Amino acid sequence: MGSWREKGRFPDRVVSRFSLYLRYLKQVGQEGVYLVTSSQIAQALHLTAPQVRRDLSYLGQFGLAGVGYNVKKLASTLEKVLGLNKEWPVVLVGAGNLGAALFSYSGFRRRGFKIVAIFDKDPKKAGTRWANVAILDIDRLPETIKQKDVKIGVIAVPQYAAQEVADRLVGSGVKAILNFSPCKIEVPDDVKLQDVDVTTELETLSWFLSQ
Amino acid sequence: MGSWREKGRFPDRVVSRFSLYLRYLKQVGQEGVYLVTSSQIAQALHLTAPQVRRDLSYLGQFGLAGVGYNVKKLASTLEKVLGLNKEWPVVLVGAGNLGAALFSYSGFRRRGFKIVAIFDKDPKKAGTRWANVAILDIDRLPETIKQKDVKIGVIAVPQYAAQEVADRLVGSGVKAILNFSPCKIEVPDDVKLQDVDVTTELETLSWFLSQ
DNA sequence: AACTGTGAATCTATTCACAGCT
DNA sequence: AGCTGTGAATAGATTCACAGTT
Repeated sequence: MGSWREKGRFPDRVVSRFSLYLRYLKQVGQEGVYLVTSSQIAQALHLTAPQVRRDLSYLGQFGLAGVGYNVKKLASTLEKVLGLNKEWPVVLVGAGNLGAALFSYSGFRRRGFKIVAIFDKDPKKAGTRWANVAILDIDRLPETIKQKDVKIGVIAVPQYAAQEVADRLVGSGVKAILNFSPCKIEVPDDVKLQDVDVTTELETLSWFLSQ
Repeated sequence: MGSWREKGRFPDRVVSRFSLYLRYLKQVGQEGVYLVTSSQIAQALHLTAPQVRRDLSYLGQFGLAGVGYNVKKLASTLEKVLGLNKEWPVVLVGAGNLGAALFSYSGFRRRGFKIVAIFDKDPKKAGTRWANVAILDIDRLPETIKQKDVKIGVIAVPQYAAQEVADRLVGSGVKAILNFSPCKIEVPDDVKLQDVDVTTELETLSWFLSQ
């Protein structure tokens, strides 16, 4: 069991709920709320109160028995645990519609993820800019990644190009990849891969409707 | 326990793997492969062979012992189970960058999801078209949904508008929602909600890198 | 009085291991 | 000989229930 406290290694499931908790806490914090209970959090996020308490207990003893959790304190702990107390430079590969959507999504920036360069292999796009971020030819990936010490790459290219892009990202030192293309890509064990698979989500809906 | 066979109610986890299996089978099928084993599937999708067999056994007896699974037959069964043997009309709400990305994503169409109308509340967009699909004012949601018997809605609007859009979709008869906005929305129990939460995925990466 | 933190219980998912089929 | 299908075993996640704290 439990070397998670020391090593900071919680299950992925718990980590993604941490992210939801943090979002909720920031929201209510902005509304001036000082304390929240596990049941309030649970209700807002469609979870159960014991689950919220169990999750938060991974962080140590935080709550005030009989009272609840201090919103600001809990939020700042979650930020630290999630590594959001710093800015993460991110490279975005693929300057199509999806790339544009991700680039323009302000939540990215607000949470400390800063797209420092965009890559595309279309020569017509390379050399232009979105806002003040340059779109570069994919061949310039390694230098940028090394120069800006980028650890996170986002893949927003068509399926057939995804594996090659992943290889280049990994080869240049990226350690975490968010993949939007609908295929399994191979990465070494020390690289964290997160897939966003829209087709699968839709097919789950289709299955549900077919019951 | 086990009325899943009769009722077609497998766990969500299994269903989303069904979707991955189907994608894999279509791919190798196109390459002319006739038979696959559970370990081949497992390897391609980063799963284990017993898990693949267990999942597929939910569908009944399919494999040929000593040989493997018939690619075409298994694929067509999965299609039926997932409800992909028909075309699903879908409405897309939000004609911003994300909406454009989703609209232009061909995988959508290829798998039987057809966007029949796009809605936006920007009067400058309403009245125009993308390809041959009309962008309409959000007020025309109910008539379109009823007329075309739409059961699936995709929410690609900013956070602040998401709940209202969901309410309108549900109110017009939509029974399944794919939500891209980074907030929890409330829907009745008989409506299936699937969230795509990019921020949470990114924050999981950030957590991983902070270990 | 109200809520946290957590052992114990339960429920769910995955893996093992092998009988049975081709 | 090789692979499926599945009971039994294990691992993992969630919930219960309550002692302990403010």
